[in-house]
Amino acid sequence: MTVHEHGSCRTPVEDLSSRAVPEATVRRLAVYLRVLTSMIEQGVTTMSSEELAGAAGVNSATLRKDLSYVGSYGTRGVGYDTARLVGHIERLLGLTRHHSVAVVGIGNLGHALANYGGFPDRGFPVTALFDVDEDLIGIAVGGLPVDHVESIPDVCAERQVTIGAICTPGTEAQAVCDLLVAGGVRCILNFAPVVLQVPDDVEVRRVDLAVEMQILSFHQARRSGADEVGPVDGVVGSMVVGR
Amino acid sequence: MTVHEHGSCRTPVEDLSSRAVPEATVRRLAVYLRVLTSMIEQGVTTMSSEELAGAAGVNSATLRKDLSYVGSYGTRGVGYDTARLVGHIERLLGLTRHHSVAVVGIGNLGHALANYGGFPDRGFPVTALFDVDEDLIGIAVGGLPVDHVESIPDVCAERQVTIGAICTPGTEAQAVCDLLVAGGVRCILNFAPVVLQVPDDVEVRRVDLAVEMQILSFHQARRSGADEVGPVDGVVGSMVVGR
DNA sequence: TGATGTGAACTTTTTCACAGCT
DNA sequence: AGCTGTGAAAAAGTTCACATCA
Repeated sequence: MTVHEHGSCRTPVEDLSSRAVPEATVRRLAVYLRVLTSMIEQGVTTMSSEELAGAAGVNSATLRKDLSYVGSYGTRGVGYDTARLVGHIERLLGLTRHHSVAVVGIGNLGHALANYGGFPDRGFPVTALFDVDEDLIGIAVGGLPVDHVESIPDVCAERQVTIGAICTPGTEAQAVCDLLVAGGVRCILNFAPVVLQVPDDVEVRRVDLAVEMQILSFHQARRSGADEVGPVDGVVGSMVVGR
Repeated sequence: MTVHEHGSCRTPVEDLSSRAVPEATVRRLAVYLRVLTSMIEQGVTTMSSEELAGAAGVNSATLRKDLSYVGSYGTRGVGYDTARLVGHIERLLGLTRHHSVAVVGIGNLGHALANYGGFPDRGFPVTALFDVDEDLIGIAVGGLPVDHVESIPDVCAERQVTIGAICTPGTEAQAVCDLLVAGGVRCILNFAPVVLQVPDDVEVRRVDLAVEMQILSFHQARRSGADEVGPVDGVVGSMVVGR
């Protein structure tokens, strides 16, 4: 059992056919995919690195280096064929495989995820819902019945769930995570405010709105000039924010 | 107008009273805060860097260096006073200021956020809701009435909104963002799948579930051994996943 | 003795700048 | 002429290892 979140798969991901792809590059590739598919819808068939980088909000040299991990599929003097590039990025991200998502914890957020049905951007169908609340069991949310948390291992194994989204309170998250892992789930999207302990072969990504807000708060404070006058030493009025 | 997302505030954030705090450190400080407040609830009054780092899922040297930006508030041979540290991290993150959140787009996700009321972890009260749907205007969600998107600038200015959460479809996001900026909002949490263009003094953080899933997909593909046999050159069967 | 705080080494990521195709 | 692909330089972030102090 090791703590294993985000880019914690330390060694740059090695591959047999292509070069190792840096963690930071993987994230951006997903963003390029977004931009590209949206441009294709608008009928754009070719884009230069400068254009694509601008639309994705990154430096064009970074973009070109990122794409070099995918392979050299651009045309000098012209740019990239949008459709072709999409195909190659999808292949590199493993999007040609089948994914199937289980949502655990059908509260506010769980409900929202279940109702997306085909998840933000298709390719990640939600195929199982779980909760502990007896009143919810059997009820259909987004067209799918809610099962009891206890049945996670069986149902996940049976429905070949590859991704588990944990939307429970923090107190339940670790137990739920263990059940998902027992059901063969190796990818976890954790919305609960805790750091999960998982075996080395399980990848966890945490999405924490409070953390995002606090980062925004920090930048706002810096912008509007530090109001705190020098280092404060006594006990602060300490409004405890976290929870 | 510049593209300006996430850590795009390039220069390490400078401050007058303390050292510049690296972007990566800010994110982790928010996580430490999480762990610390939860430990305090359990009655823990002192923690060593090793303990806190373990709970937060980082290397203990990283943790100590992070805390050194906050100031030297540990005791050698003993560790950190949890309550004291919380106070100092909160101050550094600007959490002693008032924040007020506006949620735009009361769909699945917007609903979820509105119902959190005090947002995941208190300190970020939701004080305004907006949508375009006439059927929603005036309806109370989570105890707060929904206003029309058009009134964003006025209402935000009036209620001193500091953070705007954009939960609209991608097509509306940029327009909504412009309205928020017009209303004086300088921090934006963007859940829409687009890269927003904002003035330099506005900080945008994007939360994109599809991107997180695709990163998980990538790691899963790498783990279960690349199935693609060598570099494919011809046009791929290209099942377009993104959208 | 035991844990902090930090300079120095190392790793990863970003950016520059330009050779090399089309 | 224009834009890609990449080696080399710069910057940012992480980890080590140890002096330092309670």
